[in-house]
Amino acid sequence: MSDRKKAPRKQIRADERRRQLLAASLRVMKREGIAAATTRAICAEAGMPHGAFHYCFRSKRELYAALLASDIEIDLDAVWPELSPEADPQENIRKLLLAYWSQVEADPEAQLVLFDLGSFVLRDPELQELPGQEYRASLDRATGYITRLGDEAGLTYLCEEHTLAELVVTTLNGVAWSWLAHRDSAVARASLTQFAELVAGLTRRKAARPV
Amino acid sequence: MSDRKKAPRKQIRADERRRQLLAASLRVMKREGIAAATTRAICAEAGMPHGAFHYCFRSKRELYAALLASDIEIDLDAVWPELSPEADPQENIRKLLLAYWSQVEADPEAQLVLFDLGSFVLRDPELQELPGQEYRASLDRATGYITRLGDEAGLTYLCEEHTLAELVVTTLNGVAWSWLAHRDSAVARASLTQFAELVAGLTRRKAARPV
DNA sequence: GAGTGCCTTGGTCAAGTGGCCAAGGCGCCT
DNA sequence: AGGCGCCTTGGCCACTTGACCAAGGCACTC
Repeated sequence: MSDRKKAPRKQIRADERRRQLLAASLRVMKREGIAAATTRAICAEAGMPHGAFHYCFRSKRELYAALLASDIEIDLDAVWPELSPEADPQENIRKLLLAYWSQVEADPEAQLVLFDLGSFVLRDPELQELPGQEYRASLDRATGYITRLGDEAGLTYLCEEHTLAELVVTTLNGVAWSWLAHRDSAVARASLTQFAELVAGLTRRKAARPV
Repeated sequence: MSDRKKAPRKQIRADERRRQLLAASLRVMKREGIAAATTRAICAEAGMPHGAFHYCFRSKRELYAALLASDIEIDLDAVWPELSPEADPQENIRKLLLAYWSQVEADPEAQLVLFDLGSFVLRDPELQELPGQEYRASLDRATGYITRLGDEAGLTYLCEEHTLAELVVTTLNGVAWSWLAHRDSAVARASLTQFAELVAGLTRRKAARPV
């Protein structure tokens, strides 16, 4: 609304603080868990006085909601060039999964916070639907990736892309959870490789290329 | 030690109370989440005065540990008679997975508590290894099931049973987590069915039966 | 330069939290 | 019967938590 005025610095300040508090809370949660992310700890992390919190957020629950809404996407853009229709389908799928995985592995605490936050929010009547929305979002993203994989690697699928996406999202979450428990990267990667093999069984190459 | 005396009622009382408190804490956690399971809430649920808590447990952390140690097994005994070597391998696998799943679905809060508790405990330096142990335990159980499935349904596996077990445990956890988010049983069952098809691709029938 | 409205702050509050303890009670053994 | 030792209890403590608020300050507009 009032953004149309010349220099909305004031408003920006408030939004900026919200952003800072969100980032700070994420940092605290990654480091010490969701339970340690008290309003005070968050403000301290952000270098603000305690009073600032309830000026930016009506309540702590509002922060939780904002935090889950600004979900952490994982970016796979870098991996596409590595895929090619000549390669083994399983190899292409594996590359894609492991590209995702290396990002998970690089920031384990982020995953932990996601589980933490998810299971916490599932208990709150007003925020219950958020994980569902987040799930649907990652499902859409996964479906997109699967379609693109079909193009880039020259594959068709023997089942609905949607079904496949569900299985992939689910499996990736499962592997992440297991890995958080055992912390054995080799095991996680082996599971993903095995899964890639299984998924490859659901694919066929598109029309044979004339050589 | 003194259990060898005639009637160890006293000691039993103490252990009994521990058991009661554990059960009560699980009930509270299922109903209202781990955060709501305060020492007082637990004692109230168990119908005990607050002081009883710290007589039975040195600290709250000790209760967490005991709770995760007494992990909730899922019993699949009922399903074995339904499997047969004549049936389609995929059908047998599917039956087994769905038998597990129906138990998960019957008690969603238990799963939620498991995630809750797991991600909480992963943050505690002294309890960190517990989820890993729990994971290994369910892995062993799964491996046992897979071996038995091989026998009962007359299957051999194209990959190591261990690897397969990892994938199964991981996938089941993943499906549970996804389902907790979206709460669509049909989707969960579809994922499991799809997964069963994939796993079936990794199996072969044992020596052909003479008909 | 005064005024207006957003921003900023430290202090305060009531409600809870985990943990502790001293007093008492009950049952068992001698 | 008497005494000993394990239970049991309610109350207490220091501390933390989320939330609120009144006082002040800054920047921008007229």
